[in-house]
Amino acid sequence: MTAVQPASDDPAVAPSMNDVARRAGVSLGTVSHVLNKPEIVSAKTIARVAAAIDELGFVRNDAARSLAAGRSNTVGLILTDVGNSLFVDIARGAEGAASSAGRSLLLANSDVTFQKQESYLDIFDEARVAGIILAPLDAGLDGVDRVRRHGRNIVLVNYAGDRTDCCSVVVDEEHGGYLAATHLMDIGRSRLLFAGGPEDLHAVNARREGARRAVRERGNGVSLEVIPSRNLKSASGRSIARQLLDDGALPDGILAPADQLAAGLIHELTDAGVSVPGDVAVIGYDNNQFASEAAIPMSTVSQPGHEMGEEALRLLLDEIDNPRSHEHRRITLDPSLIVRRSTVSR
Amino acid sequence: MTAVQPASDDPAVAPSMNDVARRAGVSLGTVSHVLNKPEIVSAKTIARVAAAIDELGFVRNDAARSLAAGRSNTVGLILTDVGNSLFVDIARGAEGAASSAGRSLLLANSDVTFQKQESYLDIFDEARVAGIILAPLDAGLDGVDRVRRHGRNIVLVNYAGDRTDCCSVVVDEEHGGYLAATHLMDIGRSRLLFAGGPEDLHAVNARREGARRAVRERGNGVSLEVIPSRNLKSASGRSIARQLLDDGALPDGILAPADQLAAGLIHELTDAGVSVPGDVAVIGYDNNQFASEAAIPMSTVSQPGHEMGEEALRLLLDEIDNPRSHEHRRITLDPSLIVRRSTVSR
DNA sequence: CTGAAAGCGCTTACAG
DNA sequence: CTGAAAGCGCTTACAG
Repeated sequence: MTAVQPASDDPAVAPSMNDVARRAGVSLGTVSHVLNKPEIVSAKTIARVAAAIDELGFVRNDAARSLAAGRSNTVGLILTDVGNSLFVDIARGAEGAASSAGRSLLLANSDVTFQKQESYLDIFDEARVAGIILAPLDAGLDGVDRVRRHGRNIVLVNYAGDRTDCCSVVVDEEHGGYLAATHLMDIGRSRLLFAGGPEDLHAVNARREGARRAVRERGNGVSLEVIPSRNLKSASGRSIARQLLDDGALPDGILAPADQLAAGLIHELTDAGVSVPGDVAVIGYDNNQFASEAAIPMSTVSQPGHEMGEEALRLLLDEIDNPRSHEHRRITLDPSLIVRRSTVSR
Repeated sequence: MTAVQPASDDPAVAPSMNDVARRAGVSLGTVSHVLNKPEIVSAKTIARVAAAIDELGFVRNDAARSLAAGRSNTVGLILTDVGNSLFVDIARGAEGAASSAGRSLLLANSDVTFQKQESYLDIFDEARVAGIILAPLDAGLDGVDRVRRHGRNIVLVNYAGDRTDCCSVVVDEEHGGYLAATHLMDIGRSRLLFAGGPEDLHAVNARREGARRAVRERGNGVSLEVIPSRNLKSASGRSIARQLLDDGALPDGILAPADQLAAGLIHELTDAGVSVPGDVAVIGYDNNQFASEAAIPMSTVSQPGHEMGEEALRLLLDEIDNPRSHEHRRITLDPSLIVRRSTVSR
């Protein structure tokens, strides 16, 4: 049963459908039918072909298949940052939906780099994938037009700008900021700080405006200060904390637009002897994996990553399978508040 | 300049190399040469073809290219768990090396599921990728034989069992355990516990044996207890900690074979009023992203993920580009100790 | 340096 | 239900 390891100067070659046909004593087309439309083939023939496939260890050449069929069976997903567990959740959701639909899902990591995002769009375009799900950077959606012009189906996830000419799945970022601020006010905090985040990032802006609206609606006596930062990393959180400590005027509630940032803040504050949440309650954003593992588990706003990936794949498949009846739409999901000990001690 | 958005009932179609050839007034073969061997084409022709490509927005059909050339330009990387930042580092390393070699890298996440690992091996095999880098599960390497039999090049990373018939990049796990135990003894701990990990996991076993060797070599008066656990997750760490607290006999140094596990331990211990590292020093493994972000930053053993990915891709390219002279080899990299505050207070 | 032509391994109407 | 044949869009010797 065990195949002989081929000698190194006799490179192994995968058997072709022709080999299978010969072995099963049927024609090439029949083998193809067994693979693609078994319902039109007799049970006996299927069995013979299946046996031949098994014996030969045949795997279909997907390049030839895609070329002949004019489309591939795989779907590409381009993520902004695989280091952020939100995107990992999106990938998992999309993966599940893809495999139950009999499609393969290939990932690419743009690593928060616009040029890589564009390059992976081209790679998937060249590969003639059936469709692409893109978690785009704010930087621009030029590549989207480019690949769509080639007839490639594409769905945006997590951010979609104001595009309505393709499907998208986004989260109500404004509402997330609103939830976070409301929570801090609910637990009696009144001197709020929205800490960090580049001002040119759409998501950060929306979250900040949500927080502003919450304070406005709630009104009486609650203040909301804003301190921007270069990025959303932990070091930015630390430097904002040091700035606050130097100034000596601490807020009693901090909203950070990213868990990383919140972690840096909490870290630096507790190091300086400030009690979290006693003196300052801190809430993050994203519900990253480490948010629950931290020594002070972090309150945060959770995005439904799994559902985002699932929905995005579903929209994409509809576009692929029903090109005529498909209508582009935007699905907006709600974030949810997760309360842990960085805002409410036990 | 802006292309007209095609009407929805006139689906866009990517232009072919034939279209480019016609537009540039050259033959199909010449266009191909411009793309693949520009050094044998005159500058004037290159310019004409390049202009035509630009005007038409041509992208090469990679399915046709792979089919005609008999090989693809992309490399596949199958990761065990994109939720573990070690694998993200590996992916980044491989990505960098791939793109400087002009290759594209596609990712797949086996999600610690053997069946998914096998399925992605087949998908990459069907896609006739130039090669595969696999971070395999302990569960088995059957799939490796299967795809190699088809002539697919494959490199193992992070774990390779005892295979010598393909290239691999691994880390000296035993040495990692040795480093961790030595560190705990260096800071004066003598009642050590190796906490958690399924006993059938190769990496866990090796790390434990490394710790044993360190204790043995160091000798006098140091004890090393072992408590296994079902998995490497944070919940397992918590339950081990509760068990220790119930028994009332705490060790003064704990080695956990994963940061997640260590985080659960630290969490539960400090909740119970145990001082880390005062009463118990805890060291993790992997240097995951959150290890440095925790409120008590975690000492850990770091694996050189970036370098692992880079080396793996380098080995793979050598095998692809020099099939005759290539010799399989195993590269073993060293882990390194990272000391933070979960073992040494400031 | 350029062109004409065979062929890569499949899918898919079309006959039968 | 099965088979013969055209064709998908490229690459690559081979002539010139």
